[in-house]
Amino acid sequence: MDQKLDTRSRILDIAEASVLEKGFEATSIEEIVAGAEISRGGFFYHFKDKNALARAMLERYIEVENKLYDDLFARARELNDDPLHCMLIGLKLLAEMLEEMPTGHPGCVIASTAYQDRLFDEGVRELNRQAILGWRKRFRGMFEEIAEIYEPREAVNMDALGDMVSGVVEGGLVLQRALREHNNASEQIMLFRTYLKLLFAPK
Amino acid sequence: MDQKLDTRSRILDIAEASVLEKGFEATSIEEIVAGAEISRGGFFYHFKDKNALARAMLERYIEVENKLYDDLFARARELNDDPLHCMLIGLKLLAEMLEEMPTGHPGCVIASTAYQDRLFDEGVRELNRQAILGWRKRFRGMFEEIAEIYEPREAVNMDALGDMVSGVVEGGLVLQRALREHNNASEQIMLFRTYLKLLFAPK
DNA sequence: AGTGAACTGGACTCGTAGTACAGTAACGAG
DNA sequence: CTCGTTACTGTACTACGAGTCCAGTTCACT
Repeated sequence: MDQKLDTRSRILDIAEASVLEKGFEATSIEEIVAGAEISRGGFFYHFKDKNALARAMLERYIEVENKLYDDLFARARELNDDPLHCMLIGLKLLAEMLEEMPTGHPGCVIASTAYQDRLFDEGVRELNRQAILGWRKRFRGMFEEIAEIYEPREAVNMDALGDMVSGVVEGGLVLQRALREHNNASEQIMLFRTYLKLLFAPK
Repeated sequence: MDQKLDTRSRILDIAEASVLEKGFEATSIEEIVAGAEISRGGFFYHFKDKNALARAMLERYIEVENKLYDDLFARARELNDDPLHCMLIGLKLLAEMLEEMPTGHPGCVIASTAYQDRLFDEGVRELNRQAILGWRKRFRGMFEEIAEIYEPREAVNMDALGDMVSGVVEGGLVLQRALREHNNASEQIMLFRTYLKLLFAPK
């Protein structure tokens, strides 16, 4: 093993970097094995095919992303115990984090696979689906907690509001990629934050 | 010519349908020529390569999309001359339209190319960029018009607010694709509509 | 009758995914 | 010390899609 520290992880690291930069299809196995300094045979020893690689990448990414949200909102909760203010602080932290990320926020991975789903098998698609449903549940829970204290100024579908967090991030990342600007995603999150301030404003 | 009604357009129709369903990369030239009942040589007579096809598709799509927004908000203006209400009506019409669309709203095309941009040349990427900048300008103009009458409850960046229309649509379509639900995009637009109602609410 | 646009069809190159399998180095269990 | 397993290397092969080249054909229009 030595400094090779688990070849499988090294493959995933290199693949993820390349996929975030260029997309899944544009990332060749040739390129991955060159980067990881292994043979093609070695790659296929760890991953049956590119689909298995995609699945493993998604699994790892979703875990990281969930942990990131856990930490972010735990930190926000430390700063303010009120659920609304906790959410507002968490979103600000998220926006700042996105701004500091050089090029590719992993969020891309979800949208990226969503738009190339015919390239993937059912396992990958289902993983993608469950990740988004998980975020829906997470944020819906937080919004419901807020709504118990601050009555919403307008009736909103709480599932849809939960989805809006993911949607605004994904949409912002699409804009950012297409426009080649660098802070669209964080700006979109800040606008969404303003939305929440208006929606849950005390009367 | 006869019923063949311009081979080039037929290629674009078939390619667009396939790309919306499966993504650009998953759409083979083989499949396009089979659908259009032409030879491979015929395809390359019209399009130098897949990039040229992508560019032509994007050009056509952007034109259609712009016309769609023109018509939609012209219709909304007929129904109510006030810029805020015109916007609210327009968004409702847009949400309804998205719900009625079977599987693939063309909006996909923008996000799709954004996430596979290494597959495309600079011309395609620039086209994509200009389209989004065009929508930014369109909606920013409308929001400024609204803001002149209804002072915003919170200060917002008008460029970002303009982008949010595209972002919410694109983000909603990503969710819709990944979740395999059918009304996420329209729900997200309706939430955004609520945002505008709160933001520009008379005091 | 002649020209050019819009093709057909076939042969070829190249890059990438994926298969198959034989061989090997390292290591822990018996 | 050997045996088996894990983690590979390396080579050779198939299949497929993109893209090139080009010679020949059909048809409309001048």
